[in-house]
Amino acid sequence: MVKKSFSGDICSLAQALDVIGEWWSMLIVRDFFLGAGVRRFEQLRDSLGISRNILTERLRTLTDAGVIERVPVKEGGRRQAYQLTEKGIDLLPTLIAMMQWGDRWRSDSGQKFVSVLAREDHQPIAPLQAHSQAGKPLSIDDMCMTVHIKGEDRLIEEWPISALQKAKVG
Amino acid sequence: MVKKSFSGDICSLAQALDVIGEWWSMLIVRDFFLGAGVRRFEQLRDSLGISRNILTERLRTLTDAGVIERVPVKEGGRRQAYQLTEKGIDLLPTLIAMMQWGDRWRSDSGQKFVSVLAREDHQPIAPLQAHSQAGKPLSIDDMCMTVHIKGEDRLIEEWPISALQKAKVG
DNA sequence: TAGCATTAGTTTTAAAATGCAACTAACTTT
DNA sequence: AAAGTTAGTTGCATTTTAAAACTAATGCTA
Repeated sequence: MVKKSFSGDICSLAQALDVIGEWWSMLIVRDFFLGAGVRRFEQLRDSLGISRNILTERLRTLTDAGVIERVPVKEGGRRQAYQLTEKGIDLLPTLIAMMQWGDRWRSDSGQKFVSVLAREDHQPIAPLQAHSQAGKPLSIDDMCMTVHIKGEDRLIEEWPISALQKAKVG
Repeated sequence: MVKKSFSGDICSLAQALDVIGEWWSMLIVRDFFLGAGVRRFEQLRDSLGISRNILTERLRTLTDAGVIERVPVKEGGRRQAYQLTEKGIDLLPTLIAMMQWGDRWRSDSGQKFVSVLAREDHQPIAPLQAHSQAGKPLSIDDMCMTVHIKGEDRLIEEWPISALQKAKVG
């Protein structure tokens, strides 16, 4: 069964998931952040415990989508390694958001943790918080989800995100 | 072939992906944010275009993991609907991060967009930005990825995230 | 340079996941 | 009560997945 593509969906989330939404893809992307930035095929395979054919396929998808690129292992060499592109590095907020969600709701009793620290004080960074363009922190009450037409000011539909909490109380 | 579980992985990203990493799961979660908060089975199926057996399975996983819960459609009624839990609402930063990544690198020429707006000025919220616990905005140069033991200050390993960009230039 | 070791895939196979469509019991509406 | 709707359940064919073996290409060393 060919998995249904989300590319026809109006939401950018769906576009994103078409690239990074397959089993293993985000973990592969994470591995590039855990290291010097350049990873070889067998390094990825070792650290992830993924089958070679699946890793080959996922790397191709990520390369075709411009998230990673191939670079020679050595100047003039033929062996290739992979590294994140700017588009791939741009996934850092997604990675952080998911890690913070996982940290907060984690049920395992593991001993080892992966974290993002601020270099100046070596403390974990704060939970990601939405801000307005003017820099004001936004809570759930301050935001709404909308559907609109590109280039037009008129909104087709709009939902306060706070309604989620009211539905719970009611 | 049973998909390999990531639950043994040390990273919270993997824990998160075990819950929300299956094809369709994040889109289902998104659908709760696009509406009044309570969704019924057929509403989800209609808007997503997903098969009933797959939707049933995904809803079970998300319910078992505590991301959504079942509520009666009407007081005293038997029909059930679903709504996000607090744990589910906590996925908002993840949703926003992925939408913003998708928006920035979007290649389709679709006309309809889903966005998160600040209610005070009806402008799109700013791109998510990491901050230190003191509230200072952090760039890639200001952060590092680390592996450490729970409860200990000693770091096992540490990588500057900026190394990713240096690897590109070099 | 030759020989050996390593690497990055490729292929085969069996089990599981997926999507489509039909079915059905339970629930709701008229 | 009858009719319509709903939330699954089931059967089936195709695709995906993971494990393991294979192989050509590359790199290293004597």
